[in-house]
Amino acid sequence: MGGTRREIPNDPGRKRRILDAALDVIAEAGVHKTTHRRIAARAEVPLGSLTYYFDGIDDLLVQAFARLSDTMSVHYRRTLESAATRAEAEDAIVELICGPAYASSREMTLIFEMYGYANHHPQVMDIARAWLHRSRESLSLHFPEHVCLALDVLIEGWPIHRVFEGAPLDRALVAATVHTIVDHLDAAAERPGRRDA
Amino acid sequence: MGGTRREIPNDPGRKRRILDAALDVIAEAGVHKTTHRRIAARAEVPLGSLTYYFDGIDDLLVQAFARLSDTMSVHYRRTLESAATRAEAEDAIVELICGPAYASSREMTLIFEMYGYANHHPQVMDIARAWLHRSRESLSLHFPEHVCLALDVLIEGWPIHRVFEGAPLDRALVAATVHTIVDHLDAAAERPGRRDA
DNA sequence: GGCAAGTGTGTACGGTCGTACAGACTCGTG
DNA sequence: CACGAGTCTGTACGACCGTACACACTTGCC
Repeated sequence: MGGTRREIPNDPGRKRRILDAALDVIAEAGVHKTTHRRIAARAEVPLGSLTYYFDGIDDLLVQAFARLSDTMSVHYRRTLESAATRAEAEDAIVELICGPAYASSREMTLIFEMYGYANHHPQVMDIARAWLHRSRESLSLHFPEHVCLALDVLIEGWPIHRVFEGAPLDRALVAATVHTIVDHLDAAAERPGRRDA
Repeated sequence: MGGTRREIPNDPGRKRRILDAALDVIAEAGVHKTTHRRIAARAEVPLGSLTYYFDGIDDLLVQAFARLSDTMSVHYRRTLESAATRAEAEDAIVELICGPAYASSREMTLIFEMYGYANHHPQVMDIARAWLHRSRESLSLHFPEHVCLALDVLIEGWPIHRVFEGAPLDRALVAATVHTIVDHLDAAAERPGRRDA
């Protein structure tokens, strides 16, 4: 329909496959060794495809990180949405921190790469910012704003230890910390500035 | 003295200056754009110097990150050592999280780059591991082990938000969170596993 | 001064990178 | 079927990279 003929791609899923391949390469070799040729080989597409679908390597990286951010946000959101009570929400958070779903070795590596790259690329900075913002939104389904902030810090920070310690996290300690913040930070904030010396 | 003649470098501070220049380049351009030539230009030394002092670019990066880790560890340690009481230690932690000293934009960028690079390079992984370990040791001057772990997570995680939000942190909230963990996590851990459903 | 051993460097080479682009291919339309 | 707009790709080029290395320089010892 319409007057002139339009885009009839031979391989509609191609672009997405290239993005996934890019994330694979980034996870395995790091941004500093991510090249057109490596991505093309991994995605099993010709080199020319990459310059056809993307305006250079920066554009490709930006879209790859955007895809990563979306995927993670959805998982994050779903995990928190599936919790009905506050106690379940706490369990969900512990799962996000310790469990292999989010914060798997691959995801953590990619997040580090994204954070690192973001500091040198405004568009990726925006993507990272949006990712943090959406995380907090998901948390706010269950907790007041300041508690969300503190919990989000735990969710960002604790997996870092997991990556570098190499050992699985102490679930009981994570759970206790989450619970402590949920229970007492809430109360403490109602009397702002108060601190028993 | 001794039999044969020995190393008499013309410029003893050269190696350190190269390392500092490398960190500057990494902070400004990221590891993925850090090259021998850029570092040499920044340090104002000839290109050949870099291959003379270092066994390739990887070796240079490893030593640069080692230097970064040392510098930060010392600062971290001194900050915690200068606290006499627990309350002062809490303030010191808030300062580490919010203050511009540690967690300045430059330092955070470098840390991100280090974490990212560590995932693809065992030697840097060891350096990062050691850095986290020493952080926790410094914290243990004032707090029991499990509290140190939770506090360290805050110190790692909160500056991330600072970088991406762009705005300064809510000091009162940071202080309240630190205080909450110090006060209540300690007590909670004495009854391990306990959680009021 | 002559010598040898170690310090430091300018240049050049092979390799890889990002990207441009001529042209092969596909397919709706007239 | 002819055609042309649009989709895709193999190849090639200039730029830049890491690194090697021949060579100049410095300095203690005779």
